Amino acid sequence: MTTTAPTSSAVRLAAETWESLFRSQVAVMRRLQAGPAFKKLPIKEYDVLFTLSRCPTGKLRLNEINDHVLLSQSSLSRLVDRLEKRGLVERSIAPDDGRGILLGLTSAGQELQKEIGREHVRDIAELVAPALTADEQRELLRLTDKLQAFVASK
Amino acid sequence: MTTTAPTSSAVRLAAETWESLFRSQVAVMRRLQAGPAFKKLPIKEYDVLFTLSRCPTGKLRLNEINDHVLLSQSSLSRLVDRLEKRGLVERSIAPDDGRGILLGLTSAGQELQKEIGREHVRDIAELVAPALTADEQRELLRLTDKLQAFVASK
DNA sequence: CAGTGATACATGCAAATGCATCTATTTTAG
DNA sequence: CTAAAATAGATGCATTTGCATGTATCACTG
Repeated sequence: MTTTAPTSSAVRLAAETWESLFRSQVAVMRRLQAGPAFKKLPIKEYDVLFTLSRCPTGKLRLNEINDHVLLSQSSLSRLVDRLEKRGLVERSIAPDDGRGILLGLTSAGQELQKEIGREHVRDIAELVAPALTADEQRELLRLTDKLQAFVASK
Repeated sequence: MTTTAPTSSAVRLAAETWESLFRSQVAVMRRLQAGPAFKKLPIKEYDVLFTLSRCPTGKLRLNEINDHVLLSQSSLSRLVDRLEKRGLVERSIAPDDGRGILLGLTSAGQELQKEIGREHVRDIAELVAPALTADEQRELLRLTDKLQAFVASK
C-alpha cells in the first residue's frame, strides 16, 4: 500500500469541515445545556443516564461509557460517584472480569432520564428541525455516522 | 404565522441527527486533544489563540470570543488570565466601550498559534480526509454551517 | 504456574470551571 | 439631565476536572 501526500487544498477542506462541525456543535450545545431540564442534572451526567438507557442489556462497563463521553477516566469515575450517591445508578462487579465495573440505572435513574429526555428531545427538535430539511438531516446523520465510524476504527 | 406541531418522526430524526453530530464531535475531539501539540497548550486555550488569528482586525472583544467557545464568561476570563500571564495575549480597553476588553495576540502568541496550528491541521486532515470524500466533506461543511447559522439567528 | 506487564477502576491533589456577586460603564426612561 | 436598568468583565468560593499514582485483577511468556 502506498500513501500519497495530501494536497494542501485537501488539508484545508478537512480543516474547514472540522471547524464547522465543531462550531455547530458548540452553538447547539450551548443552547441545549441552558435548557431548564439541566437544572435538575448537569448535561454530562444526563448523558451517562441516557447512554445506559439506550443500551439493550441496560448495563455498561465504565470504560465503554468513557468512549462515548469527553471526560477523563477519573472524571467519569467521580461523575458516577455522584450519580450513585443520588441513587440514580448502581455499580456492580463485572461477572467476567473482576477488575471491571458494570453500571446500571436504578428505577429512579430511569425515571429521571425519561423525564429530562422528553424535554431535551423537544429542545433538540426545536433547534435542529427548522434549520435543515428532513433530507438534509438524514444526510448530515449519514456523514457524521461515517466520520465517527472511521475515527473509531483507527 | 401558524406553527404546526412536529410529527414524532420529525422529532426523532432531529434527535438522532444531533446525537450523531455530537458523538462524532466527541470522537474526533478525543483524538485531536490527545495530540502532542496540546502538551504545550490546552486545546481550549489554543482555540482562543486560533480565533484571534482568524479575525481580520486581530482583536476581539471577550464576549465575542465567548460566543465561539463552550465556556462560561468567568471561565473565559480566567483562561485569558492564564494566556496573558504566559505573554500570549494582551488585554486592552475597547475604545468605543469603556466596559469592554479587546484581546489581541502578542507576537509570541502568533508564533505559538502557528506552530501548534500546523500540527493540529495535520492531525485533523489525517482523521477527516480519509473518512469522507471531498464532496462529502463539502456537504458536511455546508450542513453544519447552515445549522450553526440557524442557531445563531435564534 | 510463577513472574512480568497490561488493564480497569479509584483516589490524592493541584488546576480549571461555573455560579453568584461585585464594580464600572453604558443605555434607556422619564 | 438624572435615575434606573442593562451590559461587560472580574472575583470569591464551592464543585468538577485531569494528571499522576495506587490497588486489584487479568493476560502473556517462558
